[in-house]
Amino acid sequence: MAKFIRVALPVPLWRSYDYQLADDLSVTTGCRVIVPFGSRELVGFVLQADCTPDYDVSKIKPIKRVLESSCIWPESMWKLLLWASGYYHHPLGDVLAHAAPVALRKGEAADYQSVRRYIRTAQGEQIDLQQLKRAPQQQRLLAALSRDSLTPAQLRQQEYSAAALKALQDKGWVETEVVKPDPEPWQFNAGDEALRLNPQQAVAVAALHQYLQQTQSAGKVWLLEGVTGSGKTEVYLQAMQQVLERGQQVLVMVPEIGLTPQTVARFEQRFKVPIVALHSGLTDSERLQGWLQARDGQAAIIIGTRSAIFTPCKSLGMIILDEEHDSSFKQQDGFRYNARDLAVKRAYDEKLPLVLGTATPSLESLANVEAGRYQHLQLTDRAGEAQHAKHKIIDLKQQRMKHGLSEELLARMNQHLEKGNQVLLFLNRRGFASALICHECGWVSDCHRCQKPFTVHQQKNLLQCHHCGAQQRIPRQCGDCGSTQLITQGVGTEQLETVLQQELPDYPVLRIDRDSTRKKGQLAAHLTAAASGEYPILIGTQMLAKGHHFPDVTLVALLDVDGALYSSDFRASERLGQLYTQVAGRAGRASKPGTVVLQTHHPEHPLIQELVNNGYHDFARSALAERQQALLPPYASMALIRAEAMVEQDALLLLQAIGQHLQGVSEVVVIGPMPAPLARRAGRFRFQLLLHAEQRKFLHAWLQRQLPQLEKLPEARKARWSLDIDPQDFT
DNA sequence: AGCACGCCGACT
DNA sequence: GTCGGCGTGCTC
Repeated sequence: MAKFIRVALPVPLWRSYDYQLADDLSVTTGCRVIVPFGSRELVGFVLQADCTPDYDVSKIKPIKRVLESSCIWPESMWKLLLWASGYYHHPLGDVLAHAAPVALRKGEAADYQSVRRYIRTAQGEQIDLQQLKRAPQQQRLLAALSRDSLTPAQLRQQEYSAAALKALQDKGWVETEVVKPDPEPWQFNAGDEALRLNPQQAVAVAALHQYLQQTQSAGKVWLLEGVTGSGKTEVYLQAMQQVLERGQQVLVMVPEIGLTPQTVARFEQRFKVPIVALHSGLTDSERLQGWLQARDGQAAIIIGTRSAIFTPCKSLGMIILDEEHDSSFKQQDGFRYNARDLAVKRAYDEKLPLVLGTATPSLESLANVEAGRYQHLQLTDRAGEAQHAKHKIIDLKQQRMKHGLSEELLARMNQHLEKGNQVLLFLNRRGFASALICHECGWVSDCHRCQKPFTVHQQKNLLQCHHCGAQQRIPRQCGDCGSTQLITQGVGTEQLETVLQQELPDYPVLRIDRDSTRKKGQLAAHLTAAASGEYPILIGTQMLAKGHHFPDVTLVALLDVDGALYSSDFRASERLGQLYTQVAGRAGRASKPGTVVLQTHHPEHPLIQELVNNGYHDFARSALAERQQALLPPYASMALIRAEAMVEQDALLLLQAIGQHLQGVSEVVVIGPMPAPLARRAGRFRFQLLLHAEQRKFLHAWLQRQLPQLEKLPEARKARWSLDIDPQDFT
């Protein structure tokens, strides 16, 4: 009697597939199998180890291979992944494939890599070390091997000679063995001493410790709101210590830009425990090793970015998610999950404490605090003598401008520079200028694939499309009327650099943006140069706003923020508030008072006023009140369906068809179809449909019911579509 | 998503 | 005569 199993496959299809299981094989839910699928072979996950097929039994193929006997994830993680597939309405097979390390996705064994070790042979054990008096290198090596075996890496590290090894092997006293490392439990050992806490830090640590001491606990989330320099990391470290002391693991999640060797070093110095850092530089097999060490409890601390939320842990005791407002926790393509939200779910499921840390909380998290779902911990005092920065708005309507710089700003820069201090200018637009236009007829040089203006890169003499990467030489004539009167519009960092070199020739300028840091290691070199004080003037895009400290900077200016004030994206102002506050944190460290300057045409704008006069805290609460008024997230639920096709009509028709299906669902408001913010990308036409519901459950229910049907829509064959739950930005 | 099958244009 | 273009349709 043939047995059938149900398998989830890594394809964007809304169904699972049934296979025959030979009598001599057995599987359980969550283990991997290799199955034939059409003309190829895929790695799938068993959903049901025994099912009744709803498909012509004679057409059901047998599976090729079983890769393991039990689920690769602990049960709690398996359930989280099933839940995530439902919440984000993303096909389960694809969710599972994304959550597994690449090596496992490709069908490799979920096993530790064998290592070579050198050991003494039975014969070698009989040898009296005195015999090797005349070969001191061999003597030293053999003595070491009598204590413990050595790996090739250890051999090199401890400077044993390769010749000595060879000699000992030739005598038959030493041999190589290939072993899989045994899972070894670790022991807690403290490293550097903890820092003294200020009263606010002490309150935060005490609150977390108190929770950890409870014997019966449910999951709990803390929002640790701490201004830049208030010592959030020290709170993390002291809270973690108690978890590690009792032998439990800690998962630390950081934004993409935050996972640097220095971050990892800070944990290594404090705790002498095994740490796994899941960074982008790892090979597939290194990543798998780290994943296994976390799963089997051999790693005490696991540090990683977004995808680390899917790392199984044998005995997890706490999750820390740093810079919780950071948008890199949201995956922007394929399986569009939000690692912060999944961390919250995981913490509740596994009854864990979760600490969300940031200087600028997301409005979602603040709403959760207000609703009493999260506990709020605040650090408002800066450590040491550092003072809070002063703020100044420059009204651009009253100013004469020099290529994006107001005269007042130039004067202020001079004041700071004369005192030997550094000045930092933020401009979120790289290149020389944001457009090339004809002075006579108004023609704009557009990228024909994206229908967006080309960015002018004067140094390279190129026009570049920042959306698709297309480039061409800068034309000398208008593409329409042939006039040679071509002018640029919108100042970029490259132009700003040139202007400053003219206006303030005595002060060297360092520009840090994607163009100046394209090569590997260049960013690190630039950051070192910036911190050294060699360059009094620093120019940077957003990439400079996060986490880098320049002790001599006393003036920080944001040159062009007006775009965010009247953006169609309701989150633009939240991001501006976060950027402004993060940037302000760059000034006024090391006991030098700092000044933050904002250039704007709208000094009277309420959000600007709130931000500058009362700080992020009040700004965020006003913004939250506005969201509540307007019934926007987090006080409503949204989903975005995007379609793209080579033919404009195909994309539009698909979304119109989906919109038709939503007619009669009164709880869901459909906005669109409308052109996506990048209406054309890489030659494809893009449209979007925004779904809005006051309560998430209505949107969820409709999507759950309708998505499998959508796939069958005839219009869906000609256009590619994707779904984004809780979309972050609308670009 | 992939991949095969299928029916029309320029080449060893 | 074939190689190969990407439209269409299916995958247990």
